Amino acid sequence: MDNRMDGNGGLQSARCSGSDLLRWIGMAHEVGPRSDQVVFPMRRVRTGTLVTHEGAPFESLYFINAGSFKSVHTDPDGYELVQGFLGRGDVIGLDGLSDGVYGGDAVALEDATVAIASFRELLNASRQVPALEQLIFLASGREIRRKNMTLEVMAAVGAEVRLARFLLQLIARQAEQGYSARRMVLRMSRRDIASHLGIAHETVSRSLTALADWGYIEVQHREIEILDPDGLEHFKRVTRGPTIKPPGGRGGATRRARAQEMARMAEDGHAAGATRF
Amino acid sequence: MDNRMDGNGGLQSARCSGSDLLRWIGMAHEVGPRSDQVVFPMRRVRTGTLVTHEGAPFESLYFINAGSFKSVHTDPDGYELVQGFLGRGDVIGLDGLSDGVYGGDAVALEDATVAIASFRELLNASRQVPALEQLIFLASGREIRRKNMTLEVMAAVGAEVRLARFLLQLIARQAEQGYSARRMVLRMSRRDIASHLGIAHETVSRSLTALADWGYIEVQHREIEILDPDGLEHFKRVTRGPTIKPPGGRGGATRRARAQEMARMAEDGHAAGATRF
DNA sequence: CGGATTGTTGATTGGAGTCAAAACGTGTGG
DNA sequence: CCACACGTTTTGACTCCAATCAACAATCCG
Repeated sequence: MDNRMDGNGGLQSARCSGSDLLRWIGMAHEVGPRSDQVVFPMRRVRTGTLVTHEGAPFESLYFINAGSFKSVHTDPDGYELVQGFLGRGDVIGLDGLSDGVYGGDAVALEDATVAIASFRELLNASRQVPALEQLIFLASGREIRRKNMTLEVMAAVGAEVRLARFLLQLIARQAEQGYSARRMVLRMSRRDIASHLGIAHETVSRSLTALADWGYIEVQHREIEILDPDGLEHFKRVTRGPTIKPPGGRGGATRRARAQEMARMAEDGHAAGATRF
Repeated sequence: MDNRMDGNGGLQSARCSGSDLLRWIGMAHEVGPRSDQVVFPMRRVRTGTLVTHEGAPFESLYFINAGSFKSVHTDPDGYELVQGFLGRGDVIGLDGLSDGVYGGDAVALEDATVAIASFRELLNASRQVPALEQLIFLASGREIRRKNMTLEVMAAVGAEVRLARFLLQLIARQAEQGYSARRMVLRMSRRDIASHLGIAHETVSRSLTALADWGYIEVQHREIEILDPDGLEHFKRVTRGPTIKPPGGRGGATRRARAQEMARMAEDGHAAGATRF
């Protein structure tokens, strides 16, 4: 029922069904005639436009059909923090469930399309279509899980490791949607990434070239190609001292030393991480 | 109906009502005769015991009545990350809503009491008592909001600022529950705090003494007293360069310089932050 | 074509990670 | 109760990574 591209000459109906929402989020198995009957208005969002405004009263959830967003929190002093990046299948506005106010601005990073689901109406509809209730629970759980993954990223010492984890998360999400697991386009600026990772934007730039120099990735502007997925996957695990001591225990290597070591391995024919443990 | 202490000689009934859950989480206004009829088993949890196990199938949500917990994620290499700390009114296990598996171990930091709510039964009950559905939404939203606050903490440059933000968050939550807004007892170890904040545990120790030296707090073992709430509130805003440039613009002061400046002010009679801006 | 934003690179220095060791607290068992 | 082991916390010394300041290139946009 997603008749956004119904081929009738650009007349976009700007509506979608509950079934579409279920499909976008990965609950296609719950689609049925009941969920087909529930309709939601859709909205095209142009780059830079805000879908939710921080502090505005929570009314609706926005289901992303296409495009991507960043969620930005601005504290009272004007400092900005990028709370996360959202794409197809993600839901905007869930933090409003807590106190009835959106917790950040959702800014479109590219032209996008979202379905607008009034929370009240969504709840009403869920009495007829229980899957819609599950939809909210699933989305909430994912949001929490996603935040925890972000914590893992920021917990990493070493900017290169943080960036490696970030890139692997992005590409994994993209791969889940059926796109390439090797090539990607960064929709956000270096500065946005820096804010999200808690590092300086110069460091993002330097770390990208470092990962490229070590042979893990190739960088051109905002296009990234993963050259050595296994090596990068291995490299992202470089952290500070293990809480559970390794049995063999030559734990003396610093993260930098390990990074350089891995870089050397990578130069010797992209073998880094190819070794199974 | 929370008859944990029903005064009949220590016989604890180990049960509570849906109304209790609503009260703990701050939805007392939704309490009614319907929610009284819904009952949940309760469980005492001793220090160090796990309530949820990472990777175990999601079945229940655990509502904390008393005590506190840490949520710990262990990655495949054995590195541990403290995802958060939970106390009265918080809900354990919400991340299981995403993929049906708990995302971390919930470890009791002290003897605690929780209500066990089978998610399936909770949903069934919510058909009779809609407030129970709201309960889950509210808890989810709060969890997301809480994670975003943790991101703010970790985004701070400077270990002392991170710690200041962390302490202010803890004390704010405690004050919400009606306890002191000045004195608190840290239930978790320095190492746990370090893991949560993404810094070395030695740095936690040093930063605590630094905040104490500057007159913001007093530290004795795990007991903390906020000596200068306004000063600490002001100090926590010390961040890196503003994204929105200040009009007067003497933006050259480094965070360390500002920290030392505030320390001097504090020494001159705890005046730091007392000035209104 | 300017102007602004974005991205890259360099030099410098402070801050925090790391290693080390000791003081302190806690719990256990004799 | 003491002795002992173990974990926690603190403090010190050193090194090095990343924030910062600065300059410049590249790109985007009106």
